[in-house]
Amino acid sequence: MTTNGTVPAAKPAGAQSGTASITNVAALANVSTATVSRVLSGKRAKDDDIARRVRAAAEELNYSVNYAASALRSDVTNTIGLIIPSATDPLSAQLLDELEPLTDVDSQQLLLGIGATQEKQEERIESLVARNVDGLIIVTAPGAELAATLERQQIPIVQVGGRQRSFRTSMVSIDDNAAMEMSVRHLAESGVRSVAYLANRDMSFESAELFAMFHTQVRSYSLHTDRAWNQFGEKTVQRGFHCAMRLFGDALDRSGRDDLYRLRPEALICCDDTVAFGAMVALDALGLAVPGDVRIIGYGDSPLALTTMPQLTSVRPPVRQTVAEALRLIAAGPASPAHITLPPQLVARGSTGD
Amino acid sequence: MTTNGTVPAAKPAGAQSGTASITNVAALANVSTATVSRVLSGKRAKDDDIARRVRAAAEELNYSVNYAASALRSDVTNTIGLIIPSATDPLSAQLLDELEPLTDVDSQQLLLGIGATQEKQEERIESLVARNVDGLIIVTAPGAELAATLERQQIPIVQVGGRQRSFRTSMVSIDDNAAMEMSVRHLAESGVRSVAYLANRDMSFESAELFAMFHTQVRSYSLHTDRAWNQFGEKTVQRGFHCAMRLFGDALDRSGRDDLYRLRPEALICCDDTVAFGAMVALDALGLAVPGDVRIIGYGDSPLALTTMPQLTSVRPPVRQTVAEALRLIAAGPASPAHITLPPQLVARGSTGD
DNA sequence: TTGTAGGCGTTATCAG
DNA sequence: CTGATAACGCCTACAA
Repeated sequence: MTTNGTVPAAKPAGAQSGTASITNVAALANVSTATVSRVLSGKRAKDDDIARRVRAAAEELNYSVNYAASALRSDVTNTIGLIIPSATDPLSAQLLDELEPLTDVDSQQLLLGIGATQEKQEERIESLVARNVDGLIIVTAPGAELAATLERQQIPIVQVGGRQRSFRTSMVSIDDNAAMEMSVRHLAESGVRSVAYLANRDMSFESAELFAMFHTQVRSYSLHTDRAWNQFGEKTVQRGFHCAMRLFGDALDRSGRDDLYRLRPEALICCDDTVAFGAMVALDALGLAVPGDVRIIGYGDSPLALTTMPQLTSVRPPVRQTVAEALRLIAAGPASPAHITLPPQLVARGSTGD
Repeated sequence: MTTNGTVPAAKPAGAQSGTASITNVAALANVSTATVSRVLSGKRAKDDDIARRVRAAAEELNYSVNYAASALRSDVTNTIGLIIPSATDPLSAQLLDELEPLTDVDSQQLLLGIGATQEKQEERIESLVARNVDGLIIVTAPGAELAATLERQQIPIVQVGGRQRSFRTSMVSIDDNAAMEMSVRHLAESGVRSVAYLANRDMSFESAELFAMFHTQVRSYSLHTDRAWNQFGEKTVQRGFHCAMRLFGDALDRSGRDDLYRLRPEALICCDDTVAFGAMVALDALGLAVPGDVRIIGYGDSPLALTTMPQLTSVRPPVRQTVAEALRLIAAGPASPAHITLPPQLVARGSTGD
């Protein structure tokens, strides 16, 4: 036996406190370092006296594994990389808030990379891969095309949102076409005859596709719309205000006409809650009632949606499920990529009826 | 010489590609691993043929250091931990967006922890310290008291915002008292006679202090205010709307009185741009003009401030300087803590004049 | 300035 | 199941 028969209160060798290593724990528990490693990492079936002794010793010495050493030996770093275009992007922020607690229960850590352009995102991918992250979640920047960079990597990668262009990596996306279908149907069922769409201009193919989907759905529900009503633009309050002013600014003059619904929309679908909010402010200023004169649907189900009067009907992205699926796909490893599409949820509130 | 006279195209030993190690580079450059380490880490003065050969070899093999091994040997992980209450907190998000590019140029990585309560924040601190981060930046959650936890750590820690309660750690804070002074002075100089303050209720000592500071400044500029006008509340659009409705709801009845400025404030200072925005919407609905009847100042200089009409005067927190100082203090090490207070900037726009 | 050699803390391997 | 041992890749004290 190399360990002494008595069990001395083994002190850490290092000068600074708080640096107990596996050797100290092993000495205190009177077992080998290998056993300590096995017990603490759960690779040992029995929960006998030895296991208890090891845990007690680790506890007493306030031991925690050295992740660097562990990573060096086992090629597992217990880290997950997340790349987002910007922390001020609402969806990215929501994902962060949902993701962090989940990684924590796995005693994993989140390495963050921010890149708003394709080039920056590629840089961040390279640098996180160089850190040996166990997996990578990427919220693609609008218009970024990362397929080539992603294909090259050996680790599980999950792309969130954006368009799938690689069959070697996984993707979890939000079914915005379904959201559009829900929105138009919801409006049609509430008796609306015409509708306008304030779309998002972010240069992406998805936006264009969604714009087409809007028209498809409008036709399928026999609603009216007008080329001049539907425009691409920013996701800002101001933009919503201006658009509503343009659409309804001279509406009062024409009241009484029975084809009024063809002159101005009876409902607005907005690409973002902020746009919807701006539109509601404008309508209020014009003396038009929501939902009486105009019904409104936003997107994102941001906190803003609860603060308008009436409260805003909005499309809620499935953030929690997205995060859960992403982590599941990473745990599954790089060999089993999958493409998952999750439906959002239409949260009906006062702005589309009562 | 142990290396062969010829220079073979040394291949990585591992089966998978992309795993070249320092040994491979050394072999290809025909030098020792020690020299490679010194050249690539910049601990070697000359830039001679050897240095070039090493760099060329590293390039050719697509070599990048194994951070785990490097950390194990040298106790430097090239990682910085950041703890924030929530990614949806505007200040935290702005800090993230500013911080990430700066850590990147240092080839450092950001480890993120999210915790909205004192308990969660302490958990995250422990877990990031266990990861051997080189430094820790903490955006304190409202009301959290981390002094005891922070004192215990051996690494450089910078607290952002909040109240300093430890002389062993650094702090970078925003001088909100100065912001209040600027705001009141700005209003006084524009001829306002009375002012109300829509304060933030977050249970923190700072909010209470700021509330007192408001009254101090109001007195010092001989302005009028009223106990009933100034209340604590949420940072939401709705709250601003309600407060303004309450303050100005029956204002029209009293117009014409020459002591009107004592019955309702001629200016509003808001704890947040969203509150200011809500107030502007309410004022618009009430037929009161901004800045003609009421002048308004927000806080945060969020994108929202540019989308109101007129644009919103707001206090801009010194995010960039905060991040720069935090990184500087971390680089300086744990032995030289400092307390730094940075002044915000009052961005004057239409809501307080022209 | 360069190379040699040892060790950082952990886990995988292998023999008992 | 346990313990002894080697190896992960890198950095650095030391010797040349």
